[in-house]
Amino acid sequence: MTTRNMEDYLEAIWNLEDKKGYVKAKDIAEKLEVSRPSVSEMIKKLSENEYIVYEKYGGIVFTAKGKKLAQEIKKRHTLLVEFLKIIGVDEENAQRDACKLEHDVSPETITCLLEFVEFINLLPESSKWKENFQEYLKKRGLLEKSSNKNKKL
Amino acid sequence: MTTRNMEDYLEAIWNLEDKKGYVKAKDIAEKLEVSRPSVSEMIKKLSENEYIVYEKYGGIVFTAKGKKLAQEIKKRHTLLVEFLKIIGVDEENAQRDACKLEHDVSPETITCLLEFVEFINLLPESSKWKENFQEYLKKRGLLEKSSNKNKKL
DNA sequence: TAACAAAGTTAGGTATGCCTAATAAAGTTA
DNA sequence: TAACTTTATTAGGCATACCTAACTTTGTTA
Repeated sequence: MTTRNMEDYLEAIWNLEDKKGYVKAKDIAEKLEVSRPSVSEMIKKLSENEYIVYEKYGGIVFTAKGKKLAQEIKKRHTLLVEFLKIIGVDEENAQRDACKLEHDVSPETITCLLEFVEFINLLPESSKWKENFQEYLKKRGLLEKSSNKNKKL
Repeated sequence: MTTRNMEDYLEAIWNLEDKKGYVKAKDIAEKLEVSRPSVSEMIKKLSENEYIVYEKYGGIVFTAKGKKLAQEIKKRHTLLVEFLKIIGVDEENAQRDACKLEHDVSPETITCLLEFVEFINLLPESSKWKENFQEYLKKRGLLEKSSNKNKKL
C-alpha cells in the first residue's frame, strides 16, 4: 500500500526530475520542507517498495511502477487544479488544495471531474456558461457587500 | 490545532448525537471502525482540548467550541456531497469521498464550491445545464463502449 | 444482592513520519 | 593530495494513532 506521504515524495521527485533533470535528496527536503534525514528515510522506503531505484549516496531513478504512479498522481493534481480554477479558486490556492486533495479523490470522482472539466471546456462556443457564472459571482459579491449574511465556512 | 483525526471523531460524535440523542464510546468505535481503547484515547484528547466535556464512564457533551467545529465539518461534508452528486458521483462514493476531502478543502475553495452549487441550483428553470451535462455523459458513455481509450486514472 | 454481561480504561506495544545531533561519504579547491 | 564544504546517513527521540490483553466500572437480572 502507498501512503499519502509516499505519494507526496513521489510527486516531488517527479517534479524535480521534470524541472532539473536529476534529483537530489537535498532538493526534495527543500521542496517538501522536511529535514534531510526524513528524506533519507523515505527514499529507503520507496526503494524497498520498488517505486525507485537508489543506491547510497547515488541518484534516484523511477522504476516502471514508480513512474506510473508518479504520473497518475501528477495527472490527478493537474485535473484538480484545472477544476478548481473553473469554479473560481485562484492559482495559488488551487495548487495548494490540489496537493492535499489529490491523495483522497476516488477513481470514480476523478472520472466525473474529468468529464465535468471536458464538458465545460467543450462548451465555450455555443454556451455562455462561464460568462453566466462569472456574472453570477460578481452579482453575488455585490449583494454580499450590502447584506452581510451567509459568509460562513 | 485540530488534526484530521480529531475532526473525524467530532463528526462521528455529532452524527450519533443527531441520530440517537446520546453518544456512547462503543458506538463511536463501531462507526469509525476502530477499537474502544482508541476511542477512549481520543475522547481524552478532545476533552483536554475542550471540544467536549467528559467524565470517566459518563456521557459526552459538546462545548460551544466543539459544537461550532463539528457543525462546520458537517457543513463542509454536506456541501461536498452535494457538489459530487452534481458532477455525477453516486451517493455512496460521494459520501466516502466527502469524508476524506472535508479535512483538506481550504475555506476559499469551500466558498467557491458553495457558489458553484448555488449557481447550478438557481439555474434549472432558465437553463438546461443539467440536462446537457447528463446528455453529454450519456454520449460519452456510448463513445467509450465502442472505442475503449482514455479510460485511465 | 451476588453473579454475569457489557462498556470503558489502562498498560504495553506497533507503525508512520517527523526531528536534532553526530558521523560518514563525496565533491571541490588550494 | 590534504583540508574544507556539501550532502547524505545513522542513532536516538518525539507525537499521533492504532492495536490486543488485562482490568475496572457499571448495569442487569436471577
